[in-house]
Amino acid sequence: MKSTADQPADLSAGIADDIRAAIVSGELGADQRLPSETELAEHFSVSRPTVREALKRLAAQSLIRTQRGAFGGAFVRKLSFEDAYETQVTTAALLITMNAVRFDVACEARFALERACVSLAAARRKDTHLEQMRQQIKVQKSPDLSDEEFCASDVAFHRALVDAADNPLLSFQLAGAVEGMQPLMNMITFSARSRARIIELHTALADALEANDAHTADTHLAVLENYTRELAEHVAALRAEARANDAEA
Amino acid sequence: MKSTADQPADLSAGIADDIRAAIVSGELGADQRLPSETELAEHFSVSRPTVREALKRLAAQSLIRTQRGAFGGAFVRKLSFEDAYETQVTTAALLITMNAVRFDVACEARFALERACVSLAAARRKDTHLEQMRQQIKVQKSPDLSDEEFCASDVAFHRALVDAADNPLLSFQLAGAVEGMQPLMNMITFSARSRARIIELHTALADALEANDAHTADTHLAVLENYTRELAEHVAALRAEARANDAEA
DNA sequence: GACATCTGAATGTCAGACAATTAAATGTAT
DNA sequence: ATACATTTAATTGTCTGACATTCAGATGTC
Repeated sequence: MKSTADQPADLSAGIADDIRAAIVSGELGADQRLPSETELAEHFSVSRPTVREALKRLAAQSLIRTQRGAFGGAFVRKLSFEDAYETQVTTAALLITMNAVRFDVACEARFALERACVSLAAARRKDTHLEQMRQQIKVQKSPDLSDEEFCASDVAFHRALVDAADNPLLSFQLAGAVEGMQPLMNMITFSARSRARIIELHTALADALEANDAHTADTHLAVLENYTRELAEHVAALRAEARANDAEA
Repeated sequence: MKSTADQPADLSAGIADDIRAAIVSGELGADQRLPSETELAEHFSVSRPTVREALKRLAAQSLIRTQRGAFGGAFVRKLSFEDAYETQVTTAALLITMNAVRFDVACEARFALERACVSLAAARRKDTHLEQMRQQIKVQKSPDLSDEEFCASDVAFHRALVDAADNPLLSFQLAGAVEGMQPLMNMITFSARSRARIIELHTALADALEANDAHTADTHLAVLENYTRELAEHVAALRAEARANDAEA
């Protein structure tokens, strides 16, 4: 944790960078305690509020956790997969909305990644994953389900599929692709017929995984991808037509 | 931006959550200016330092940017893919090191995702991507290259492959898988023979992409994955042997 | 009209204080 | 001696008030 200020836009940013570098490099290991705020302030020759701002930056990235009281302080936090999921999902969602990523681009990415999991999932799926998928299919059959609820269940289904690959890194990466896309998916309105079609494909997918049949599962995923894109195009066309009518009137 | 404190561990955390929610929900759009720190302090009934800590948290997540001077302030920041790459890479690297993710798990995730790109890459690769890959292959042939440099070039090669899929969301996701794994890859020592083998496979990959041959490219990627894992196992075995000898002596 | 200057609003930083919390040390009673 | 209550000290959390710095726009001058 050297105090070599790089190009200090803010003092607090520079200090945060220094400490972050120390953590990333392993100089500060998990659960290790940082010096107290006053000591850090002296070390970096700044005031305590400035140090605190730096620490808050690190806390926002889940790099440290703080604890009050005697023998409290800031501790290097062991980054958990759960924490990483969350930021991954919000980051992906923000990327999609703020950069106006087109539906088909997001869809392509999502299914490409999901298909990357499917052969592993077919080999390793446990009963819990299958149960989770069947359970979500049952939910999706409820006739009085709102579009958003249907979507949420869809995400849960695919999440179970991804988790079945039994690779936490894959699950982490896919969280962004699948859950982060939910805002886009929510724009689709699911008719009774399209829901039936999706449920059909979900069931076929679950069956294929149960039979450890990677190839069939992959095929169904491909079909589901195409169908999802068709639905989105259909919605987009309807919207465009409505706009045209508005402009006329 | 309501001031409904949820379970406020810290005031600054609660305020940051409120503002973040307003941004994520779209209530605050890109480049929109937030109220001044003093106004926020009044609104949330806290002091300015507390508001500042909240803003620094958001700044750390690249959700806002601040500007000094008249008509300055905090502005909602349009999250760029470039910004997202960086955090994605460091997050993935931290996840891997702090959770002691095994090499083969990381390797499996990385190649699974990369293979998800390869068919798209074969269809869409531009000359610039091929040039980038050939260039890196040339670098990898330099005999006086350190292992780390070889690794970095390897990452650049695969990065070009991923970018060839021409889907920014995929590139974003893959950044974590490929670049975040670099610390693990750096543990491998590449003999002249293994380098030659890797370069051979890289060349075959580039050739396949040039010929728009997705299937062949996928095959070579699979071979590369197995070879990489063999190398890692070899290194692990050597290390274990060395440890055993140390214990004897 | 072009250029220099002033002004005000905003963030960045600082100093010092007090409140709240908490683990450990200390004391006390059984 | 053990169990429990109390004190203590360290540390983060928060507040107040001040000053420094930056910078767009208004003002003034030529």
